[in-house]
Amino acid sequence: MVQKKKKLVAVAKPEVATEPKRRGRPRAYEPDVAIEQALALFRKGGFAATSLDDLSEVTGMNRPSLYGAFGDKRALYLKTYQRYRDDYTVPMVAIFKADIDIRERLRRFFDAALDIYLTGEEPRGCFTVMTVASDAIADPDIRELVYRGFADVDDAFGWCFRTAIKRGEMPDTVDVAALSQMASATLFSLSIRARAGVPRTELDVIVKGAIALLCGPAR
Amino acid sequence: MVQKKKKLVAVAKPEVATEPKRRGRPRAYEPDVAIEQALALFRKGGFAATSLDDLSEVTGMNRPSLYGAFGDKRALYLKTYQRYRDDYTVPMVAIFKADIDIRERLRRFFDAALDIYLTGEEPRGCFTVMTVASDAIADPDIRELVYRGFADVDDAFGWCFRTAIKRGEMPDTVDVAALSQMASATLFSLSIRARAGVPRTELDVIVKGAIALLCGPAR
DNA sequence: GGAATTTAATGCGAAATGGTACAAAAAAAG
DNA sequence: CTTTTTTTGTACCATTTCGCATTAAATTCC
Repeated sequence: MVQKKKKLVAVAKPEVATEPKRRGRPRAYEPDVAIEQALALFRKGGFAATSLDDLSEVTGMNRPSLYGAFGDKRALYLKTYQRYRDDYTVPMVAIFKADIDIRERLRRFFDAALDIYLTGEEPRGCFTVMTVASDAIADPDIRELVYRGFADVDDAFGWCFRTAIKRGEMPDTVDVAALSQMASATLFSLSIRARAGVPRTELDVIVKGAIALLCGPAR
Repeated sequence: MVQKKKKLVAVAKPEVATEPKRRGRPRAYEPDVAIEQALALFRKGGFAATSLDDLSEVTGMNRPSLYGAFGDKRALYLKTYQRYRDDYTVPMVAIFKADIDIRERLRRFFDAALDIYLTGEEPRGCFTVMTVASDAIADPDIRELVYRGFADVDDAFGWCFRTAIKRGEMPDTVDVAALSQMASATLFSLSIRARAGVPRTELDVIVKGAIALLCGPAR
């Protein structure tokens, strides 16, 4: 079984001369970059269909190096999951903090989501949703992670609608929980449709209709 | 590599004495039952994580028999997909044909969906949604299948809302397309949350809120 | 009874998979 | 220069995976 040839892709950064030099042969990769590359792969094929050879190839790291740096395949998957949340989910939710009205908030949020879901050669959708489909049943830890992920999304939308009520953008008679859950449902739907090949133009129409429905008649 | 011991689970039916007897050793399985068993497995783990040994075990068929009866693993997967649509999706949509009002229609539909998604030891969610996650990117044929599947769901909801308008249950000013897409989004969301371990009580609450939002103020 | 037919059962091959052991390479430290 | 440390690179292991070939078993037909 032949290990793949090294590819200087996840290239190590120049040493910053503020700490004692680290002994030993220098790393030929940058862990952060490697995780990002692994994430890209896992987003495409999921856990089971992505092999260590695939990961080795995309990162330019040999398999022993992958193990040394990240642990086993599952551990690497969990790291990529956390990276996805840090790099994509958290910045998305931060969009809500802008001082704009509810419709613009939602519009920007869903736009950002679509940018993420549709970036790359293939539309990959939301990694959290894909993870539920592939690993939630077999792995209770992962199920717990995604369960939490979905609850966080509901909460973010909840905050958003409560803020809209406070700012007088929505009547205080609305059911915030129901709206939040429907907004999350819209997000999941965009993810799934994107991955199923629905074009951006149609997804934009869905966003528009959802915002109209969620926010009610313009005030 | 040891082939698993046979298990008389997918048992052949008694021959109906209306045609010439078929030569050869009798089958020890019933193809329809085997497909159903395979479906159950694929619903749990998806394509890549379900091996032929797994399928062999659950159906009681040796691997050559699986190949002989259904073709390769992917062909079997496609057959199980079709079976899911025939056995679950089509009967669900048939619920809409009952002569009841829109709210009751949606309530029964989502209830039926939850029954399907939550039946079994583990909540498996909707097979179409799970299939998008696992195989849509690598396999254009499967992507086309699920794309169509989602369009069909949108259409069924569309029919439902147009019927409600005709029967005076909803105003004719509503955006039917947006409502349909939101209703589909609700369905996908239920599937994903079910698989993530959200309990039925919470899912029922989501259904209730969704129906209220989709149907607007009671008329 | 033997031949023909169909299916089950067993074994195998080639490749893939996740993971590890060990030697070689590349650096710092003394 | 040697020793220590860290990483790369190669090879290997044990198992699994998918698919197939062949033999044995079970039936019908003549």
